[in-house]
Amino acid sequence: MNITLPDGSVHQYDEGISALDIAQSISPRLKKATLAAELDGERIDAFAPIHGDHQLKLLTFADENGRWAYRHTASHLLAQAVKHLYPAAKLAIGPAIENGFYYDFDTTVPFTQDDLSAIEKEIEKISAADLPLERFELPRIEAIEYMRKLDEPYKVELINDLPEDAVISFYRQGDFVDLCAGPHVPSTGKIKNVKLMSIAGAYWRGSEKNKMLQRIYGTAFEKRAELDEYIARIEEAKKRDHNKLGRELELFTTVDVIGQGLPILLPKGARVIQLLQRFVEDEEQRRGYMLTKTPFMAKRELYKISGHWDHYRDGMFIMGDPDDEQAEVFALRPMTCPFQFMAYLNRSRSYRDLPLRYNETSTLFRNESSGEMHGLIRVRQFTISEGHLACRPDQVENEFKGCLDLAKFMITTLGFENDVTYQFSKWDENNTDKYIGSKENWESTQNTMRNILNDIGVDFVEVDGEAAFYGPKLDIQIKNVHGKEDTLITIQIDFQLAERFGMVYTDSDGEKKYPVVIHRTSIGCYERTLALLIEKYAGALPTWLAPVQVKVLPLTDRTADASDKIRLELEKYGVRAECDPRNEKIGFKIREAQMQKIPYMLVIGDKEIENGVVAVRSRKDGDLGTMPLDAFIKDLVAEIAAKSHD
RNA sequence: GCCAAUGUAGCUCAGUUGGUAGAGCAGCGCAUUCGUAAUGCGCAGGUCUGGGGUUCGAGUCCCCACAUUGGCUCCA
Repeated sequence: MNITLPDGSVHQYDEGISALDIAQSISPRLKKATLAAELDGERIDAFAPIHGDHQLKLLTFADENGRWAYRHTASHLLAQAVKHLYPAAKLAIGPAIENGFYYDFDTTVPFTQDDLSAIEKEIEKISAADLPLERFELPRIEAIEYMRKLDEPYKVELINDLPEDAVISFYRQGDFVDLCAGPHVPSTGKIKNVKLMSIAGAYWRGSEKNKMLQRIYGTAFEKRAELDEYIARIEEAKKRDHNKLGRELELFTTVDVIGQGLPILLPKGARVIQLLQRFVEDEEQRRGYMLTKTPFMAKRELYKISGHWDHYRDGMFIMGDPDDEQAEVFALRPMTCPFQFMAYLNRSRSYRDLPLRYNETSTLFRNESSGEMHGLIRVRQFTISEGHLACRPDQVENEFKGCLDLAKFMITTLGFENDVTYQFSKWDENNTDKYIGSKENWESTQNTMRNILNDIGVDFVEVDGEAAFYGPKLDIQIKNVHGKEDTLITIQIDFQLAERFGMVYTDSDGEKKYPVVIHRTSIGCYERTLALLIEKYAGALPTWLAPVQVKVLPLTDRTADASDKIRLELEKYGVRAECDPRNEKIGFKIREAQMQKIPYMLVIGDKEIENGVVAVRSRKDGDLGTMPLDAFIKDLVAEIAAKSHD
């Protein structure tokens, strides 16, 4: 048989030999490194016999799919170890994931941290035993019978749900067998440096209606050093956690009697958000937006029109008895759309009025589930750079592009351009109850959006079931220090709510028509944006956003008055400056300013006064030497105006 | 909402098998007037998250609530 390798070279081999044998023929070292293989692009076991002519790629730990096989096998070692230590545990599923793997178990008693150490030891034993993995297939009936005998009800359910024509394969390693599509590495001895990271509850098949299982997360690396580095990186990332830094830097706090998801923005945090809001509102004004200020609450009738009463009631804070049809029931707003629609409805609109762009720095209230709250990233009251555009169908494309351009401008200004991903969030056609409107309507709107995205050349992924109830979204996603992804910015196309609200415009032909509505944010939610800025810059916010930009540090009491004058001079130029006149050593004052991540410190001693200069220290580069105050101010003002970040 | 962990001074933490709370930093006072990441001494500071219970006695044990954290589900 002829095997073509990725470099294009063709080699002849005997029928039925495996990818491992082929690797061996190239070098013993390659055989050792080979974890799995791709045969004509299909992932296979490296130990599987090959017949006929094919393209072959050997997968090592350097390949994403190689790592996948490695960690998937590690999850089988985990399952085997758990079965050894807790024979009554039932197996659910155990896939490889980004940076690791997990396995779900049904156990009578939850795992503890101590259990994890014991399981890790057992995994090491299984690795040391170097058990070969073998694959075998069974017909459906026998496969079910086999798993019944092993008393694995979750596996039986999985097999039952496999498609008619599915190949049902199993992998055996020693005394352990698991239902699995593979591929796997040749033997358990390959799997080293396994670290069990955490225990979590997880619903069977991801549905809260099902039983909650015990999930063990782990990771595995080929080399010890890689594992150590990965763990060190996680520890390093945790130090950037906004929830820790944001509290230490006195940007925000929480109070238990106020309640979950209701953070207090302290003066420094409020200052940063104020700066962001001014920046956003000014930029939006420049781009033709008109600012509205609409109420924080409305009667339920408004939400009945919008559909929120039917589709989002659980997420709203409602004042009054929602079941009493006679009563006047109010609800805090969970979004701004219907309010800005009322602004549109203020008078009749002509096609000449469109596009109409409304923006609002809008505070919203959402009754998120109690387990969802997370620092400033997921809260129950937040303020968002909201906006709604009403446009004619022929304007949708341009307006959408304008929204994306604004979003990208914000992302770039904040320095997030390499941290975001674009997600095209579509409806779930198998669960239409969650949405309003017809299938045709959804299909055509989604096609419109997809065409625009393709036309712009955005690199996006499509995800089903993530749309708003009224239309598809472009979500700009970002990950926090724990790797959890959230939406930073969203742009949505809505062909439905205008009709519900009776929003029309008179077209050039005299006909009344419904405008297309674009729902969008430009910088997203301010609290969340602040959180991500803290994490991105480890608390050292870019100078233009720093709550305090310059700390003036008199060396002795003799220079305290002069230092305060310098502070006043800085403030004349709009610089946020503070003076630290305390009778402390200069090293101590510097240490404090440094820990507060203040961009610049000016050390003022007798020498500086005498020479008419300031001694500049930057939080990043340390002592910068002396310069005239006006020169420092000039550079600083330029840096702030440029909104530079590094 | 579900599975778990955690909750002691403003912050970071210690507190043995239940016997009535301790350190460092921060704060305040005094001394020191100092040259680029912590000057010294002293003082003050706690209903041990809240509420029940067990006990002669609870920060320690049990129950409930609240909050914080990691996941799951959810996320207009």
